Amino acid sequence: MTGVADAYKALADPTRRAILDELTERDGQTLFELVTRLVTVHGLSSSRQAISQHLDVLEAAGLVHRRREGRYTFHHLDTAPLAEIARRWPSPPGGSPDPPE
Amino acid sequence: MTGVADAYKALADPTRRAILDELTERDGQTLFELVTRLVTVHGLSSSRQAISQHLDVLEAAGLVHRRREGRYTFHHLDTAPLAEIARRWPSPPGGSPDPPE
DNA sequence: TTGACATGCAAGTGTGTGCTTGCCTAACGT
DNA sequence: ACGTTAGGCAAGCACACACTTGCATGTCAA
Repeated sequence: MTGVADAYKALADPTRRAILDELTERDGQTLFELVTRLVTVHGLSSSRQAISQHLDVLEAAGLVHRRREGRYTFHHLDTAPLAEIARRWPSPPGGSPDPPE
Repeated sequence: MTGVADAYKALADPTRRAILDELTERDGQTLFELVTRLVTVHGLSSSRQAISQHLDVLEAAGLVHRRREGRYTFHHLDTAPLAEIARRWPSPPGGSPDPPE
């Protein structure tokens, strides 16, 4: 059972958030692509195994789906669980209005 | 500086999410009120100190503001940091309808 | 088949975190 | 003043988690 609670925990780690950012920018990347771009673009220094384990967490949370094809495994983003978070705590009445972008 | 990263970590704990739920339903509660209602309404069994520490985390994340008045400390919800989360990863095509928790 | 490539799997380690325990301070009512 | 109420502070413990290390599996090209 991939509870919604897993999505919250998945977002707790900055590396996993970077992975989501990276998949937002370029969906369907392989593990090696992700590691490479996380290092070069996002300035992280994570090993392949570390990223792989983060992807396990993201998959369990339903935020990432894996698609195996030959010896490659492509990773696809799914932001559906995040919409639930947005709906859960509505904006306060007469609260601070969000700045236009 | 209350980094945005703290908000993500703050949401990782189910008890803290219950606190946010409780403050959404009834804003400005004291510590004892929160403990009582979390036990009776939400079925949790958390001590006063535990809830107090959770409130520390939520305050550091900017999700809760404290207002001292006499011997009472009222807690107020601030969902502004959550809007940032919603904007970060936009929703893809027709989102699947998620069943509530 | 052989070798290189892309990935998966699992045990061990160190740090972080949620919770308890115990005591302390401050504000009210009598 | 005294006791009660509401809350704060800090140390210690047990578990979870992120990461490493090492090896195994599977796929493709030659």
